[in-house]
Amino acid sequence: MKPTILDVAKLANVSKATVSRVINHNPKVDKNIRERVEQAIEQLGYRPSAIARNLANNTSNTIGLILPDITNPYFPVLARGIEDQAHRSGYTVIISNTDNDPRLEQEYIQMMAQQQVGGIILISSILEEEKMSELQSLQIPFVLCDRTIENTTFDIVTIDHYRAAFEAVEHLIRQGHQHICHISGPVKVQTAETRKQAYLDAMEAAGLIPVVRVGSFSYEAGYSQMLSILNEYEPSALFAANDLIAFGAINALQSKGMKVPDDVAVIGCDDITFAGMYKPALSTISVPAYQIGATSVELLESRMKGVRNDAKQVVLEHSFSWRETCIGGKQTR
Amino acid sequence: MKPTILDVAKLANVSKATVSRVINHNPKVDKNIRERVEQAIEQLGYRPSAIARNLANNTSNTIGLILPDITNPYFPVLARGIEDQAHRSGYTVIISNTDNDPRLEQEYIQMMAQQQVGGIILISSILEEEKMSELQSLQIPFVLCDRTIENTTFDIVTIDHYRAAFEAVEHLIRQGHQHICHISGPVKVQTAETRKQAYLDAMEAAGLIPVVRVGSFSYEAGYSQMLSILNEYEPSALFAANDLIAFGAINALQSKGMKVPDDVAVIGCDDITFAGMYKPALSTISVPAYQIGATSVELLESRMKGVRNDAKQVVLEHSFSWRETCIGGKQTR
DNA sequence: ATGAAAGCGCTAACAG
DNA sequence: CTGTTAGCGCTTTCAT
Repeated sequence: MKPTILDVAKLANVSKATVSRVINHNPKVDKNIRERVEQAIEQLGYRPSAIARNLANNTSNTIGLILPDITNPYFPVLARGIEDQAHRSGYTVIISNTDNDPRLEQEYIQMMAQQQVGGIILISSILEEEKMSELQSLQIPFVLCDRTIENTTFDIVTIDHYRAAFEAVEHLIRQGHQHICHISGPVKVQTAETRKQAYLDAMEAAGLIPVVRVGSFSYEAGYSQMLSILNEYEPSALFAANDLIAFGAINALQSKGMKVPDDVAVIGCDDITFAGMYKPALSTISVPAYQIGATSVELLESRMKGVRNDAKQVVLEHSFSWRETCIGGKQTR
Repeated sequence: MKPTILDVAKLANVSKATVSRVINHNPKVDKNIRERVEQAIEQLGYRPSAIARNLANNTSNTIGLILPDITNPYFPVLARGIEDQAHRSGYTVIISNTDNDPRLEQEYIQMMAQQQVGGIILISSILEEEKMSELQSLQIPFVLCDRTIENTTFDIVTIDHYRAAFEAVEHLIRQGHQHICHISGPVKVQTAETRKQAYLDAMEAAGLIPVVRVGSFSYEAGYSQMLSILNEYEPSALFAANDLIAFGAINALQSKGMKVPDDVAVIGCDDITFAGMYKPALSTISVPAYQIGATSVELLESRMKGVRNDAKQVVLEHSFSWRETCIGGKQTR
């Protein structure tokens, strides 16, 4: 049997209460007694049970992370940011993958909320407005990652996806490109929609005709959608909704004998680790994923501790990593 | 306040015990009463507290996953296998990254073991024999991933890293390569050591002279170690301890004007998603990471439920993905 | 400064 | 079949 607080109390010849005080660094414990207790703890190899503790306090030291798919290279970095910051603050994090399935997402939220976590970081791209109020009723701190909502009482950490995408397209236009196409992500996923809209707006502002394909955030989708585009269009540039799509598209282009960036320039989005390793190295919108994760935990923490009640929306700065697939821009890396 | 079991009991006009029975699908509850209770639960939106439950049962429905770094592309797939299987069985998983730091690893094991998890899946590459017995004393189910030990009472899920690596080098030799070099991972990390040893053995068996560099499991290490090799050696092939290293090395080779595979053939290890996207597409040892993860959970589960007590060691089959960086082999993908 | 006792939400004998 | 009664391990008044 693992030693309990009672074992320690007995060994140190004090009450459970005193041991509890020592554990919690309560200052009003006699120095001698404190030492005695600490020795007993040491000797027994005692560790307080987080479970009992949480029950007694009606709190939880674990935070839940719900994301689409840890296997998508954008998320591990974000998750790492979350975990590092969480551990630094003494929290433990539990993860669930939704595969962008709203049903699963709801299920996990319920599971986590009602069962064990003190707060939830939600990377949902598909949450509808109506679901939002349901979340509210859960009475549990939430931080939304990578999602923008107006007039919300939720905490949000994100970047300005619209502006970033707009700037990327603008850059292409400034380079003299007239035939810029776009491969988007899944319908209904907010970041995908936002980037697409930014693309459309930027094109319209320049009086250019947009060409869009919709797919999923994957290499395969990039590959097949690019082929589809090439069937009826001769692009000089591509803005891809994420890096994976960009890789697939580049492969498709090359398989048709076209050169990147000579024939077609490409800009991706996310700046996953591979962007710099790829050949040609990918120009892309650089999203501070780690930072987003770490910041999310900070917000969540202050909510969990009840230090703050007003909704806080943090918009972090994006940047650009100009590499080989697209000429120009300031070299940032 | 969240409703408790007592609220439900009152509303349904029964005792807590009965509600508890309903929750736990205890068959001996009158049908009518059961319905009344279920209605009350529904009406109140009641959800049992996992914390209280765990405390009462002295069990835990969460399993801990300790791995080097979720940011290393080999691990997300493994983690996904674990999470999927865990959720299927009603478990929740908490993750910690050790960055291969033995001190951190110990710390996390202690934290998890003493605090809240019912079992631990450990992807440790650095565990020393002496630490092993410490783990035993924790009295908590363990599954070791990706690590082989003789005569152990731990459950283990892995592939035959030695044989896989040996076969890879053999393949190169059979292709006629005489100057095969190897870039290994961090010292003391078991998989790195194993692959290196297999390389050395295969080379010796063929009467060839080995050339080894040691670094870390990263792109950067692959790049710089390859340059280092090129300074004093003219390889015709490289066996890299993982795919990331392979990518870095290929980049280094190309930066020196050498062609892959024409001048230098390359085989990596892991078969991360990106291996097939890379250009040239990487030939590599294909490790069934997802499967390893899922299997680990199965083993852990049977231990946690006490269905089994004998140490079980599962060695899954590896395969090879022959792609562009290395000629020959059967095309598997 | 320390101890006694109640209670966090649930489960598990034990009666009835 | 259902209710009563103890705890699970810890925290937290409230006395002392």
